Amino acid sequence: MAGAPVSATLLALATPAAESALPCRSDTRGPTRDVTTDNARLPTLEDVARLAGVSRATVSRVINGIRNVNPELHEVVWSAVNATGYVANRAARSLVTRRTGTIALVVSDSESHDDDPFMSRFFSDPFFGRVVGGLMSALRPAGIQLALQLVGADQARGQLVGDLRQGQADGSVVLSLHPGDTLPQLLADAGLAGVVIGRPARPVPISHVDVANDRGAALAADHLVARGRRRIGMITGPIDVPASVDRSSGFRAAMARHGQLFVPSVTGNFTYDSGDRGMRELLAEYPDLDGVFVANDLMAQGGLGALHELGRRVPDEIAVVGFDDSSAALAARPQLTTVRQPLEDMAAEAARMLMALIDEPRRETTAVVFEPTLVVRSSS
Amino acid sequence: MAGAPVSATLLALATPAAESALPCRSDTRGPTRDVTTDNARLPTLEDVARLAGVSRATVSRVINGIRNVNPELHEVVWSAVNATGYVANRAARSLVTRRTGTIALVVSDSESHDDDPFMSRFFSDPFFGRVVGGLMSALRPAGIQLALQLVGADQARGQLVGDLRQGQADGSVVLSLHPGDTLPQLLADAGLAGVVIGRPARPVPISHVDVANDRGAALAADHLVARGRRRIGMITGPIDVPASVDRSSGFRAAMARHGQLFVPSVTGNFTYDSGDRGMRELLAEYPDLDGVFVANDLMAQGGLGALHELGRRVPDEIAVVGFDDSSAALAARPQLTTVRQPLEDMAAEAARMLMALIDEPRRETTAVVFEPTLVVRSSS
DNA sequence: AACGTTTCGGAGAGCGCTCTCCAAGGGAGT
DNA sequence: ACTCCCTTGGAGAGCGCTCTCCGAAACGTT
Repeated sequence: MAGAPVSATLLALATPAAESALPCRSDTRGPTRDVTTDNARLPTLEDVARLAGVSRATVSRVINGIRNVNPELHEVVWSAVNATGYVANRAARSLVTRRTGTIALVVSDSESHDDDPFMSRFFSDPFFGRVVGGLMSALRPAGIQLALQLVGADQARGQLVGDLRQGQADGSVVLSLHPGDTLPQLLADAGLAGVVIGRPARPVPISHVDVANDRGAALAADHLVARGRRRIGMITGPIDVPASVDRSSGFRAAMARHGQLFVPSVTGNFTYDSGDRGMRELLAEYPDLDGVFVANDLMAQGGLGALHELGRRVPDEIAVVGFDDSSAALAARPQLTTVRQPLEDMAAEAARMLMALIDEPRRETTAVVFEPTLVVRSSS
Repeated sequence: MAGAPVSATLLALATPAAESALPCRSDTRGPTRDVTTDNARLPTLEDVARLAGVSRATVSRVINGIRNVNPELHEVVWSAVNATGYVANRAARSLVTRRTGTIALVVSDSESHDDDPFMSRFFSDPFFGRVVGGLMSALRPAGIQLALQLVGADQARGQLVGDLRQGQADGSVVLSLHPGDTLPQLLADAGLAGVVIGRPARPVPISHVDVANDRGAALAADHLVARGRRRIGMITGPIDVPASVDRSSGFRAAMARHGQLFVPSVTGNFTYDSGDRGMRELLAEYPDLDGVFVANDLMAQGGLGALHELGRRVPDEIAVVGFDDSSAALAARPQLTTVRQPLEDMAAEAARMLMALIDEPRRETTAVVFEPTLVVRSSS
């Protein structure tokens, strides 16, 4: 039951060559479609009502679970529904209810243009999948669909807001890839139901879920100290990213509590390379460090690579703690001790908050902050 | 510009503790919503028509780009649209057109139950994200939404088919996590438009895209031989997975062409552990191997771990080639030479095929097979 | 027994859009 | 000059559903 290999079920080898597609076989036996399917009008409420010998309204009541329906009729109606194989037409229903039963997952990337490959890099990061999984876990029981929306250029944002208002979705969960994204503000201004994952850089009157980045960093600090490390440094993330700022300040504060008032640090940009570079810089200036907190796993992995090449043994000579518990943490050698944020839970909570907001639009905006946990592996 | 750190923008530390959420602050300033938004009915076709001084029908024609409209009116109508900020109501439109403008990405997992954590494992694999990214790249230009559907238990399958028929989506792209999944057959029987990613285990009259697993494996074989390896073994995947079978047979065939008729091999199950184990078994029986093809990256990563512990130097003493080019390939030390399948392209093609199928339902089912490529890294 | 109250089910009016049908107008053909 | 055809735009009928309004029936009250 170790990490199962879902991807492998279907795969093969990569292709820079864009259009290497070659139609191959075409198994066709007879007409592709079942004739009955194409023509036969799907059963409507009317059909069910006729079969059950009641009116449309009654059937509607039964289906929507509204009281005031005689139990016997209830029975009759349901058996008619089953007999006809009736499924409510979503479009017709939402035309009148003004609800779509859909929420949008909006991935907003203000810096990239519409067809930027950046998006694909984002999608291949487990982060995205974990969020989707968390959302689905909350949405599915409620019978709500999840629709994906990508917005890149600013021009697309206005359109998105328009689409959102006009029945594309009842609300949206926003995933901003960059600090200072304008979308949360736009949604707030338009009065649309929305929940942001991750605290917006600037305060925006919109609900969000987040993780306590500062406390997560403190966890890392406590751990390093508990491991007996006394000369501890840090590689931070970009200074304009809220999460990054919180991690740095949380770490420094925790170290101060442990009596280390100065934390040698360098600034990275969350990439593997910047972690590699950052670690080398840090050690060049402070060669006797015996512990390093790195603000995300990818940089930590890079740092680990640098340490390996520098001949420093991890964790014996120097301990490393990352942040995120991404796949990079497992991929790193040695495997990375890291701070994990409960992304699935956060996403699920975001979905629940959004549903509540949709049901009761005047609800106050709220923020829910989750507690991170420390995952101890071999790097510390 | 190296692999950017999307996930890190928002993250912190993990939580086995389920309900660790704690409401924190609630920035509310005044009523949450803009009053104008709540009450003001959104502009309808009627409103636009009145403003433009024409009939609804004319506005509809203009918006849907139907000819037979006087260019001047065209102008007038568009400016009225802009003035009102009109956006067509999706529900109303699809009620009459019988098109939703949505396609479903159906993730089908016949072995798991509805709330199985397996799903979350799947979502955190880059495989999922790559498919989504590929789909979006084709869907977005066409203005088509992507909705996510998960189906686990069989019971849910019937319902899915019902929902799909009744306007949940115009068609679906199916991602089956297990061989022999019944869903493709169900869709075919129901005459629903669908495209499967990955060849179904049993032939089903439904279109699909796939990668040439056999040729991918051959690429690996050719590469190992070209690297001067002469005693080459293999760790295969499960024998009931089509992709796995194709990889094995493709590899054996290619090796035969190179004069090595017997390929020592052990069977794994695509997990890290089974790769570790498989490598040990393989070397126990054939200690002098100088090259190994492993049917997926995760197993290859496990195998690399085993080699490290066994003190075999990679690639000097023994070369390793994986399959998938997943994140595991980059994570492995040394980084893994692997066969990459063009997942994004495949998904995009699946989307295009599906759109064509939706436009012309009687179209024959087709299969498109993509060529894999070899990504050479340090393990060979 | 007459009235008030409550429960239940039907009738029917839309929701906002598309699209067929039709009328009006303009150009060409004879 | 008259007829015919083609282009253009309006009128209006639904698409399938929900939900308000209303009447009928069933019950309880004085």
